[in-house]
Amino acid sequence: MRDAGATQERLLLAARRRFAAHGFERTTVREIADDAGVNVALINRYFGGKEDLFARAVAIDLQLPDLSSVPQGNIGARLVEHFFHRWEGEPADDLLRVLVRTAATHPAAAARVADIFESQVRPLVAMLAGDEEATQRASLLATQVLGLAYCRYVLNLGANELTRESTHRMIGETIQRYLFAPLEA
Amino acid sequence: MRDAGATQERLLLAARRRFAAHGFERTTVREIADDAGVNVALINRYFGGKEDLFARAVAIDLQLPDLSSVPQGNIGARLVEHFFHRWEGEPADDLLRVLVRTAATHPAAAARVADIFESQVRPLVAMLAGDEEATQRASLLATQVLGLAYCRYVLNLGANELTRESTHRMIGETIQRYLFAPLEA
DNA sequence: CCTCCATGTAAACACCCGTTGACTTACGAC
DNA sequence: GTCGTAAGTCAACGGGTGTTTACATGGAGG
Repeated sequence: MRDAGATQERLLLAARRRFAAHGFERTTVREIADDAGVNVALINRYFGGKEDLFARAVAIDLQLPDLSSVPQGNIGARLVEHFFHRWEGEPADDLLRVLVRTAATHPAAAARVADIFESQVRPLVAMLAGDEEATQRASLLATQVLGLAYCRYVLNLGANELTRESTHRMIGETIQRYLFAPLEA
Repeated sequence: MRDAGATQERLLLAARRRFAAHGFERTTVREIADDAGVNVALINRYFGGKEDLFARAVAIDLQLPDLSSVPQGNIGARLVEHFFHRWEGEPADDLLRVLVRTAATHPAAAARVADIFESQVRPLVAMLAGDEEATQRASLLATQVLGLAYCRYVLNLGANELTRESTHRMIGETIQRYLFAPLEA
C-alpha cells in the first residue's frame, strides 16, 4: 500500500493532466497532489519542486514511426495518420498537448520542443529528403503539424471540422510537399 | 504633461509588450506600470484590473486585405505576404503575438482568437470559396497560419530558415490549396 | 515483539501579486 | 490668486502559492 514509485507515477500522471489542461502557471501543486491522492509535500520530496516535476512531466518521446519500408509517395499520409493516432488514440493523450500548450509560456517547455525538433524531427527529415535542405523542410513541417495541434488540441478551434477524412488527406499532401517538393521555383 | 488618455495608451502599449513576451500569468501589473512610468494603482483606476487591461490589450483587428481585385491564382501568395508583412513590418509587431501566445493558457484570449476566426477569417474564406466548405477550409487555413505564427514568433523555432523566399512560396501554395483545391478525392 | 527507516501528513512560513483606500499634486475655471 | 476636480502617488491589506520543518505511521528485519 505504501509504494514510493507508484506515488511518483500518480503524481506525474496528475501533473501531465493538469499542465495539459491549464498550463504551468495556472496549475497549483496542491491540485496535482489532490488528484494523486497524496500530500503536497511529496512533490518537493520526490521531485525537488514544481519546476522539476514539470521537467519530468514533459520528458516525452515522439515515437516517430519507422518509415524505411513506406513508399515515398505515401510518407505524408503515413505521418499525418501517425500524428492523429498519437493525439487521439490513446488515453494518455496529454503527452503532447502539455508540450504545445506550455511551450507558449514556459521556457523549459519551449526548449524541450526545440530539442525534440532537433533530435527527432530533423534527423528523420534529413534521412528522407537529404541533409542539404533538411532544416528548412523540417521547419515547414513543424509549422503545419504544430499548427494543427495548436488549433485542434489547445484552442479547440474548428474541432468538429478537423477530423474528417478529407482533412487528413489535405494535410497529408501538405506534409508530402514540404518533404519532397522542390524548394526553389 | 498630465494626460489621462496618453497614460492609458502607454499602459496598453507596455501591457501588450509584456503579455506578448511572457504571457498573461508571468507578467505582473507592477512591471507594466513601471514600463509605462506610472503608478500601479492607475491600472485599476483606468481599466478596472489586470484582466480588463488584458481584454483591452488583445482587442485586435486582423485588417485582412481586400482581395476583390486579386486573381484567384495569386490569393494564397497574397495572403502569406500580408501575414509576413503584418508580423514583421511594423514596430507594433506584438499585436498578434500576444494573442497566439496567451491563447494557449488564457481562456479570454482563446475566445478572442475563436471570435476573430468566426467574424473575420471565415467570412473571407466564404467569399472566396463559397459558403458550403468555408468552415473546413478556414480551419485548414488556420492550422497553417497559426502554426507558422506559433513556431516563428512564439517558439522561435527554426526562425532563421523561415524567412527565405522559398518558404513564402511553399506556404503560399499550401494556403492556395486549402482555399481552392477539391476537398474530396 | 520491538525497532528503525522510508513513507506520508499537517501546519506554518515566506514571499509575491492584485487590489484598495487615503493622501498629494498639478491644471483649468472663475 | 484660489478653489475644485481630475491625475497620480503611497502604503497597506488580503489572499494564494511554493516550500519547509517537525511530526506521525506503517512495514520489514532482528
